[in-house]
Amino acid sequence: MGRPPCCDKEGVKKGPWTPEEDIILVSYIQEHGPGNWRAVPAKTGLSRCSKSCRLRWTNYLRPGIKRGNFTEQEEKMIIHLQDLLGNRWAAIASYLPQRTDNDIKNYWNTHLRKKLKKMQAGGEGGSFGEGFSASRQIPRGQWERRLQTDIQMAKRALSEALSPEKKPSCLSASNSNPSDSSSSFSSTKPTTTQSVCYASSADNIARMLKGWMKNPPKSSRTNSSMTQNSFNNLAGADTACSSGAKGPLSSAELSENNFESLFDFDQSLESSNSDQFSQSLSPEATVLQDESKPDINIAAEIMPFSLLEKWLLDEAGCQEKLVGCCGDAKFF
DNA sequence: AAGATCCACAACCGCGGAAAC
DNA sequence: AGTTTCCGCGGTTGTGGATCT
Repeated sequence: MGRPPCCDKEGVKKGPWTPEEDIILVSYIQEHGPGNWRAVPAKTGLSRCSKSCRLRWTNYLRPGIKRGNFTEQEEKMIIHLQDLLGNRWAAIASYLPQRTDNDIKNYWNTHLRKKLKKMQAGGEGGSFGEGFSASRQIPRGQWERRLQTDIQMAKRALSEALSPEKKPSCLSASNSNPSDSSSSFSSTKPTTTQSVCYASSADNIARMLKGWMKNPPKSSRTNSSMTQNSFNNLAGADTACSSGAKGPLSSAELSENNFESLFDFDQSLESSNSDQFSQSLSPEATVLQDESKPDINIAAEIMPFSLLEKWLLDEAGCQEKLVGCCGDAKFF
């Protein structure tokens, strides 16, 4: 009955990931795309649980991830979204495409919660003030707000899906702060295939290897950090690739091309980094780009792109609204 | 300088819904 | 239709580095 058994728990490695493991995992995903995590340990030979592989990929190895140094704008957005949605980190993360839910959750737990507490205790007056603390006092159940938010989002999505084509150029509204790449999106249509991302992973590996050779790992933890830093740069590669004029490549092409040029990665890609990237995607689009399974291409063939785009960009509309309200002095 | 404590973050765990058989 | 597993999510823990005493 049912599916074949999950990965046997014996002999499953735990703890920090090594660069070698990262490379193996990224190579595999580069070739096969994310998804079917159950098969990953078996096919890669990694002694890791499928869950662990997925987590590693989604939180650190996935293209387009920005880590550390949350900007004030991001902070505000997180606080506002947390206020609105509660601890639904995945939902919050979807509005901050370069951030992972885990990252946001950690940041909330370690920084923002204290910050807000402090502000509330100290009579506020901070940069993100009254709106949040006030709404926190509202006895209305959180579920109710969630529900309302969800309903609104669904409504918006539906109406936009049914309305004539809408350009998401509005998203640039959030670009007021050039340094804040994470909160900006652009009008580039999210029709880029996810294979671009996998290609970027190869670039990432290259970068990682470069760093690795320069700085031989000392401990698993530093390994891990180094790896993450290296992979963080992927955003740049990803951006450069995805926003480039190149058409979609097959994953085979990509793996060939990119692994060939593994050691030729140009630092300069980094500079073109997150601006372009962030300009190009709605949260959902990003999620799709980053995480989508290989079938997305097939889906795109089956479904008219306009429909897909609309669906992908629905959230962008919300984002615009959100950013607008986040930028509002009332909240901040 | 050494030990204690705090902090940040990566990773694990358990749960619930969805999907496969 | 019922059972089993997968997948994704949120909460929690463990660990190493930084700071304090």
